[in-house]
Amino acid sequence: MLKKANSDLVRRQNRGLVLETLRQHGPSARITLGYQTGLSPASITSISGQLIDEGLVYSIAEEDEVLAQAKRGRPQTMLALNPLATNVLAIAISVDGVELVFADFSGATRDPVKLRLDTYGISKDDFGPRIAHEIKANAKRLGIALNSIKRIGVAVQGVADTITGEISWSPAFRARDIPVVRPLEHLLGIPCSVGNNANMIAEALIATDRKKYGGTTAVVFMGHGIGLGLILNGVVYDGANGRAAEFGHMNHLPDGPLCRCGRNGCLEAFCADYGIMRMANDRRDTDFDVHAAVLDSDMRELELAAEAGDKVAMNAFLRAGEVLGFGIARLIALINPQMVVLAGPGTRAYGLMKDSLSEALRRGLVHDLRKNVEFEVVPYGKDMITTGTLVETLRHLDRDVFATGQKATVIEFGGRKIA
Amino acid sequence: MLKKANSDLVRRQNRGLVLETLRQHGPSARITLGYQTGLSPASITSISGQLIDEGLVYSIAEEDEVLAQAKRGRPQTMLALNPLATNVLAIAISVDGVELVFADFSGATRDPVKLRLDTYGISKDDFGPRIAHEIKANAKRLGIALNSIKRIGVAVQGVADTITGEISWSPAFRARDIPVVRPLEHLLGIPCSVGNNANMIAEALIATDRKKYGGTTAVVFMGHGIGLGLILNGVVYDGANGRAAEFGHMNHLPDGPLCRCGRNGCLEAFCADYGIMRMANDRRDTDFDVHAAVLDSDMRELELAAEAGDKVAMNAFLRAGEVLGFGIARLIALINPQMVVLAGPGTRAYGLMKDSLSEALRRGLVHDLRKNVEFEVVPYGKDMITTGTLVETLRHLDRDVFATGQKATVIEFGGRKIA
DNA sequence: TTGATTTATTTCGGCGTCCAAAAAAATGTT
DNA sequence: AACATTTTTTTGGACGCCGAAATAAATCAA
Repeated sequence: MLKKANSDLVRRQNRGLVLETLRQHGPSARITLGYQTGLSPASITSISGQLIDEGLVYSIAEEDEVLAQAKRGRPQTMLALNPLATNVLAIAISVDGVELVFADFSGATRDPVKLRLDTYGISKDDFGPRIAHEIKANAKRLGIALNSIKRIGVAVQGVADTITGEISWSPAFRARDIPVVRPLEHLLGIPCSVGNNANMIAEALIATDRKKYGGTTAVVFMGHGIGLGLILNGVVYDGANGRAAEFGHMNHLPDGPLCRCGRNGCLEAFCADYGIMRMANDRRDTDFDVHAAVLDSDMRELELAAEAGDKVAMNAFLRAGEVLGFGIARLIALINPQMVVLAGPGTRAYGLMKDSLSEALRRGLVHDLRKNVEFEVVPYGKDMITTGTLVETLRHLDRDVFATGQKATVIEFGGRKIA
Repeated sequence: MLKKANSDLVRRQNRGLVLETLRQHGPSARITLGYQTGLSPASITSISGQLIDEGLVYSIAEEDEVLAQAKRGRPQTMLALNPLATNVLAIAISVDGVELVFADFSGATRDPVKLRLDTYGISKDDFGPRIAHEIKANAKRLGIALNSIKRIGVAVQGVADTITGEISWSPAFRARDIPVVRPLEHLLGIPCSVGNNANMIAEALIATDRKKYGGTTAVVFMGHGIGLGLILNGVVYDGANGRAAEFGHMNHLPDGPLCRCGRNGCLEAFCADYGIMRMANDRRDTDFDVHAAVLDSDMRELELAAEAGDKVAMNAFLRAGEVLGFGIARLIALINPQMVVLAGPGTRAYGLMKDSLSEALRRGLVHDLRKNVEFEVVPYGKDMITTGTLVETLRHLDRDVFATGQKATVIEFGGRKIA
């Protein structure tokens, strides 16, 4: 169903467009913004004027004339997002711990802060307050005023419910349904949202190369678990209840090996690190604790053994590749993406799984569908998750907060007060 | 990425909104339209004035004062979509044949026309012209001017590529990649689009009850094949290449029974009519022609046998239910819909599959996900497909053709010429 | 040095849209 | 017949975008 439109919508949308364009292309002159957005120079002047008055955008001073190449005509004055306009915070939660990354409005980040925190042992009601406390302490330490932070984005490994703002389930916690949004908003007074790890990687990919990933892309995250971020028509898809896809717990074999979730035969039970480790060990060890974290060093050792020709190790990876292949085949049959991206530390062993994965795709997928999908393995940078979270958070500010022109800022800078 | 907005967009969107509102709620007074759309009375007067001038909407004459209850105040004047504004055509193609349904702008349909046409034998290049010819002949017979038809929607059982406008593959044809949109547009000069059968059923459901189905719903179509229409955030999802989901060919068991697509172990090979029939016959008949159409009467007979307690027949349905259950479990894990709808003639045997289906869901799905999904079996009306196609077609006219105010109409009516 | 040229930005006036308020229209009530 | 009530239309204002003209700020050429 369509929505009512009025001039308010027009201005809001065009303001958002200008902000997003500046964010995507970096500092630009008004004339360039005109080309990029399709708006007339007159409108750009008007909109940028407002944004400058509100302190969201600033004119880059002449000092930076390094760029100014000698050309005829009136020189361009570059506009840029004002870093001082606001701050944001990304929080990444995984079994490896909790990480805070502060950034300013231009997207420039401070050094990541790793928290010492036993997430697995913490109770569901202690977590929020504890994090809030850490945020306060670290913001203070870094000289960031708490009220200059306008939004917090939380990325979590596991199932995040974006509607209730809780972590429904995560391998990082023994507890379940851990409230995050509510306590943070309540204790800090800062709007907050949670999202899934893999979805944030998807956001990061879109930001990196919208043309390549901004259509319909499935991002498979391989690590301690198997996650999935779905980009559908350029937008990251959140499930109906705000929960992202649970690709890792898609059943592969009805009576297969035990999964962390308690069912049997989930994809994850074959392809996550613990699934592979179990397969490699199975002959000597029949009972296996699925909840125990697998050390990265142990995985590396297994990979080396497989690469050196150890049959048992090789077979574990081949089997993982096969099952992953069938899972991806099913995914493709359902969603028909134009691109499948494999990401995460688990891709380190991609070479060991590649053949069986391809073979499974061949067996499990109609040729017509298979031929239209492009595959890619992206080298995994740990910062992808926080980067994606920041992208998502800043976009929200661009579109839904600052686009409305509600003078959201109250910071002072350069002796000038932003109304 | 946001798009540029201007006053043109505003008017277009609001015109579309008014048209859609009239379509959804039927004839309404201006004041009511104001409430329904959120637009001011002044704007409604302006917009409806335009629409009336263009012949898209008309003021219902006083004759129909049956509705006019004695109330104080100036009486409401009801506005309605003008049936004479344009005509549209829905075409449904399945193994049962080809059906044409003509409708006017208000959505009122003529009696369906079943074409005598051997789709299975026809060559890929003969199909389009043949249909074009039939459309001309039948329009003439019904007294519908060809140039009054502003759009044609085609629904096809199988894989339709909405971008190329071809039928990539369908059980109704031996041929593949059959051009549809191009020949029809070329020979008739009428804009045309193709879509998947199951997607059209999804459209029909949304039109029936937007609140119920308009969120995130998976519509599973059971019949000669297994189809899927996905409604994501209220919008029917077309795959990346314009091909809808291929749920029926999602692999269930890597080395399972042969499927029509040539692979082994697809969902369809267990749950479509031929899969069930094969399972019921397997003990006496080891080789089975998957391409032969299964007669509805034979299926009914099998259902009756199962209901009467025939073990072999019962087991065939139970097995189909089990596999379908695992398929739906996988679907839910990936998409996390709030609703799953079963539709199509295959649902007649739902009672025979129900228990095994539920059990499979229990085994194949994390409880957290299962509990948030509502199931529904809708009684199958054959007209759902054409209804959905018409809904989709008319919405396209409302939003993308008539909303722009391009005086798309040239029909004369009531002595008055529409510019 | 001065004027021509070039390019970027701003200003101005016009147009289209929505909307609030006032006016008009059409009917019922007293 | 006057008043009340409700719907619809008209009017005038505000706000947005845009084209064109004006202005600004630089380089180039003589």
